[in-house]
Amino acid sequence: MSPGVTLKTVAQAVGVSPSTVSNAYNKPDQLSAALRERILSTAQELGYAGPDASARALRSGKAGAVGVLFTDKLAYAFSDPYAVGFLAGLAEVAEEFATSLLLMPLSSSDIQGGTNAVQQAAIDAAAIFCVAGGHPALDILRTRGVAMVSTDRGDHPDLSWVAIDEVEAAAKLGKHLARLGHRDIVVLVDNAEAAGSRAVEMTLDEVGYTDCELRIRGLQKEMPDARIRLVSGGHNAFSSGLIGAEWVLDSQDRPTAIVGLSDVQALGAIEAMKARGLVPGRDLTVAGFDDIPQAETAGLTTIRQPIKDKGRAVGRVLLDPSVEERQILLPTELVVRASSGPAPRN
Amino acid sequence: MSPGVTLKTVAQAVGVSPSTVSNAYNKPDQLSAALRERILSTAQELGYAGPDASARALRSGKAGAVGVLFTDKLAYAFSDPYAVGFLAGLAEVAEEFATSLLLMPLSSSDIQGGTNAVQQAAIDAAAIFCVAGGHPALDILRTRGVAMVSTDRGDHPDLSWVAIDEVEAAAKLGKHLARLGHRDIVVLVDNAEAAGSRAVEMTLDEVGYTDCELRIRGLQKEMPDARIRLVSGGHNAFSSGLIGAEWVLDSQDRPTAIVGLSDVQALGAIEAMKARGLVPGRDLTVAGFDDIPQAETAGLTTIRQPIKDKGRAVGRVLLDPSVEERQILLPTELVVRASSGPAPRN
DNA sequence: TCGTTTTTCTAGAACGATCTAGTAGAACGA
DNA sequence: TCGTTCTACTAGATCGTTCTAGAAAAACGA
Repeated sequence: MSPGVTLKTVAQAVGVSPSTVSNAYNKPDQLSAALRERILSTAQELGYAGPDASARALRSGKAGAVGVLFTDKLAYAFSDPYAVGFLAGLAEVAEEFATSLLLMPLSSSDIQGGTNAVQQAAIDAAAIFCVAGGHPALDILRTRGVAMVSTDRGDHPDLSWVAIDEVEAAAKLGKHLARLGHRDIVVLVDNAEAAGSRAVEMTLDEVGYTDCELRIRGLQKEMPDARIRLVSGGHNAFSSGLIGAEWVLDSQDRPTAIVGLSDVQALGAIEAMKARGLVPGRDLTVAGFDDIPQAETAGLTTIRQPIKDKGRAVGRVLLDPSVEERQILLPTELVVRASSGPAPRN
Repeated sequence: MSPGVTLKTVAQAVGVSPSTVSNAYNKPDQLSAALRERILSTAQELGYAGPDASARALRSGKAGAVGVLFTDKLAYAFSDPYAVGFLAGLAEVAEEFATSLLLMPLSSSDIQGGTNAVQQAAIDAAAIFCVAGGHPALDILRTRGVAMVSTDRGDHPDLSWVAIDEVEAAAKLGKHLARLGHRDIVVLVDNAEAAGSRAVEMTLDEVGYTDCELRIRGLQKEMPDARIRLVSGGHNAFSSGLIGAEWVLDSQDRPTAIVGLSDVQALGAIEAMKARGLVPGRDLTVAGFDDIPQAETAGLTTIRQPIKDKGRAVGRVLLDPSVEERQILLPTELVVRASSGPAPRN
């Protein structure tokens, strides 16, 4: 932009008041079409690219952007098609409301730096994507007064969220596995702490994410007398599932079923099986969560949740004033595919 | 935030001037530690969450955010680990400079709506990720005077970019294939237009993206007498590669090699081969571009480009004033793996 | 002890738009 | 012709900061 070309400059050039130029951009029906045309064309001549975003944001109190809060490193967050699907749904609604998305990754290690972005960002609202309820960043946002919608159900009744019934969803899978006769399963869980390429066995208390914990409880509910072990190969990712499953498969004490708390992890487990000449559903049952597109290709039994709808719903609750609901529960569905089969008798 | 709590409110409560409160947040060495402490604590009591982002942006002329421009739908953009890697590198640098990333997807169909976000967004600079040179959104940004760095080399000498030598990179692969005796190849190309699940054959003129075109030219350069056909299964994605390759493999006229212009497409091709009992590198050669993490797992021959470095470099050019270069060429490397082998003689 | 530098703080003007309230003139109905 | 409504436009305050200059007080050097 030619330096220093503002609304005022244009107004003077045309010979009208700044308000009128502003209206030419924002309220076309407030002035005659002829004048509007004249204003817009002189604006173009002067190299004026429309009202300044910061000034508009300040005066009108609308930033024109919503923040998206992530736990973990960005690369991990996006390596899961689940996150991508969510974002796509959210972006769809955001676009509809002429709003942009502000990425706000929270590196768990560097809280200071991470929360900094949270303090500085000019946003009207924020989508909280799989961030634990007690995270300090949430307090900052609350103090700042930005509306928040989480993808996890909170305990407080005045919290906004769009989520699924994690326990019920996992219970469906648990029932399915129980019917197939499985009584010895390993659950692959996300664990940001466990760095490196080694698998570790965990206890339920060590599981950091609420939704993971709820899913495990859901499984336990329908499989009360099964042995359920928790194993993590690291962050939520294909490679972690691979690592975790390798460790399980190479151990002396193989389960009859492996459940990934996300499809990407389950797919990693399938990969590990294939590398060992094992057939999912026959030699060992594998199941996942989310039903990402690749799950169908791989024939993975999983719990489907409407990923994109979740993003869309979060967007609507955040941006659409006509949406009254603050708490939306989305349906889930057990999708049985080839990767699950009866437990071998022995 | 308690409504109406501003710098001024805090200043009055403490009994100092607004400037001093501002300094407490931004220039700690401009006031005594004791006073700063007093200001910060009363601010907390009053529920003041720090300087308003919009006001700060207006006054200081810095938005504290850079835009990231995408062609295509967001979901497609992120389904490629290449995009994710780029973004991760960019985010790394952005975090270093306390800057956030503003996602600005451009739906190719709805230019009006898409460019709208481009006009509204409060950003200091923009990363142009795989957007064709002539896109209207770029003109808008230019008029607005925001600095831009593209991931494609432009023709104008005053353009900023961080890129690879596409022709040279593709030529390396072409040479490799030529040496292996391949003279009949199919290139899987990205094609936003081709919707649905059917593969189409294309001409070089129909290829929309500059980088794709350059890669094809690079292949042709080293394989002057080979038959090179272009096939697209849709957007740049695993599924498109799958669809395109299925069509090719099921046709009467199989090539001896399939080249995906991105690894995700090449991986789709491998999937299609496996489903038909074909072994990559033995029955048919498959090669890709980018060297995403999965390429190694799959044993895919590909052209490696430093994905994350690209994001980092774009970030530096955008944000680090001490970086002088405006045009950075990154190195590429041919990575030979099991998926490429000699062409069968006949 | 007196000027000079340094530290610490302040007054008041921007930044570039939008909003509220209101005015001048045209159009209208009787 | 007169009062009323509507249309088209404007003046001036305001959003919440940060910045530029500068002033008062404290510290310093000789």
